[in-house]
Amino acid sequence: MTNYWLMKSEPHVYSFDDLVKDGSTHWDGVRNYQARNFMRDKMRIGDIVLYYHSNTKPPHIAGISKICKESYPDITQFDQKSKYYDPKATKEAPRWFLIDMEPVTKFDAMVTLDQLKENPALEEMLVIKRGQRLSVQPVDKTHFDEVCKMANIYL
DNA sequence: GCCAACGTTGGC
DNA sequence: GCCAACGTTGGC
Repeated sequence: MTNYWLMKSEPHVYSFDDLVKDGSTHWDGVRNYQARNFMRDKMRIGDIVLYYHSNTKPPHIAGISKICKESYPDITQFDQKSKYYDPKATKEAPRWFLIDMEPVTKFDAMVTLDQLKENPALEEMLVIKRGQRLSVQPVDKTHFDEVCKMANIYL
């Protein structure tokens, strides 16, 4: 069965348009255990992702992507030159994992964080909660459907 | 650029 | 295993 997720990216680092241009991407650089666990243990091929742009004005969901490769070690953890290098990780016991995703649909009009907050049906959605910093979050299907409705997208 | 809200680290 | 210090995230 399909799971639904929200994943954050800073658009000046890697935007939804970059993903469209590339066709698919390795979601490297996640260094939070909870986010890693979701990617490593829960994400399956075909899972659907709300692609969220953080640290931009206004913060918003830009489109939908999907998981096209299940978890495997993030090689940047072994690369001393990478800012994601982790000296405690070894190839025998990798610490960080990632997935690959590919674009599905770009929203014609972005769905902003303010719009999400204004929608009573999304009251319980994690991303609108204060202090919620997790960059990989599970999303209820009902919330996912509501966001699609707001974006006039019908998959 | 500020700073609240976290998550991680390391001394004890 | 506690918790202070530190680092990061991300909205504002």
